[in-house]
Amino acid sequence: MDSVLAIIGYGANFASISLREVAKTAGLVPTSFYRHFGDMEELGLAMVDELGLNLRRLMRGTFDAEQDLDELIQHAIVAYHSYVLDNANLFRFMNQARTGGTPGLQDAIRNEVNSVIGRVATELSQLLPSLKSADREVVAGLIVSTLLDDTTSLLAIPKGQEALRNELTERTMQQMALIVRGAEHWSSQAHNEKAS
Amino acid sequence: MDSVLAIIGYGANFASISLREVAKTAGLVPTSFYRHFGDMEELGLAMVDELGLNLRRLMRGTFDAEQDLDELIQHAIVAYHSYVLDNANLFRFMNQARTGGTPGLQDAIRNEVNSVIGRVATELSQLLPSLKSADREVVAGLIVSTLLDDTTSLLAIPKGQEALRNELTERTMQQMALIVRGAEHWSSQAHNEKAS
DNA sequence: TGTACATCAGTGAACGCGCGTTCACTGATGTAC
DNA sequence: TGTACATCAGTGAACGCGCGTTCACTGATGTAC
Repeated sequence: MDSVLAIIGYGANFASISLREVAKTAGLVPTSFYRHFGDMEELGLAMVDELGLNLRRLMRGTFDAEQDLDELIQHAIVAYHSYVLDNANLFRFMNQARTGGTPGLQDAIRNEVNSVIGRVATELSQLLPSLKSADREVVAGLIVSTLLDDTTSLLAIPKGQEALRNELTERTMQQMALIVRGAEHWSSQAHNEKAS
Repeated sequence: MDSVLAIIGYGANFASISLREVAKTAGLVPTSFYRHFGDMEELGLAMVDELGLNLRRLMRGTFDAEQDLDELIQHAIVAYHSYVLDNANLFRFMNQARTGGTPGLQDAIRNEVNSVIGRVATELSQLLPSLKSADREVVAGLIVSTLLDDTTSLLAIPKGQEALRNELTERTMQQMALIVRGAEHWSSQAHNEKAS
């Protein structure tokens, strides 16, 4: 798995990485690959599991400290950014496989993302008690999709461009603040009137 | 180019489609490929150009009709969804190449997306005059990233699942309404106080 | 109207290479008695 | 404590295949005079 991440870091796409390449990078003969995984998709699924563990650990740390909403957002974004940069290739893999993996891989990643959305929705009931429970999933989805796009932008910034990174952090914080402000002043009821 | 889209439609990832595969699907001998493109990346760049044309045409149609903001959002989302479904493989290509293409391809797509954001920001000055001009890009970025995530979800829905599609449309409309509400009640100034 | 020439998409054979997968084998480590 | 056996990660040779790219060639279409 570390070999795959190294190859991705070199610019490759998981979908076009060969079994032999992985084995060679791991210092093994190609045949040995089969001792660990049946094929490349199985390897990918193992990496998604790894990603899921990382995300859960990260969220535990984020929501643990009690603090007010604005502080939480700022700390969470800073923590998330440094986490993404520390595990850049794992997040590159997530981005690639989410849109370009085999159906099984895309599904596995969608499940992980949905589990994050669910967790965020749960926390929202504490953080924004005014929000109707049916609306929490909508807001949580918006938050997570914004973070995912943020992740893509962050990974696209060339190394050493500190200024661009700080700009991105600032923009993401503003977008989160906007979402929170929107969530306070919005209810799906207003829009659903036509349907009901 | 049509051949590439057909192959992507069959489940493949652009990054792992071979030159020979494209030629065969187009009914040509592999050598003939070089009469049209120098390599696969050049083909990909031509497809990004095509995508850009499509997006500009779509936006022209969307912003042309004068209508109030809520109506515009509803019509735009419905129009966008049917457009994505009509050109599903082109949008799949966009999603794949945005995260997993060669650096040149990723760059080209980022440019197209930024141009869409710029256009949306311009329109916002008419639609939400209360919004400070410096904040328009932030809001436009949020709108576009939400639409991109929406696109990914839409393309992941299996054919014939009308109910799921309608659910997604409804959710996206709610998220857009929330963003508009947030944009009305938010200014980056509030957040920037600490920085200034 | 007729002839000579340029352009250009497509052809077919050939190349060396990396690919996924098979097979029988090795050698270290752990377990049963 | 010593012996026999099972487990399991890694090896090395071999296979047929699709890959990108090269080359010299064909044949239709357009243009100059």
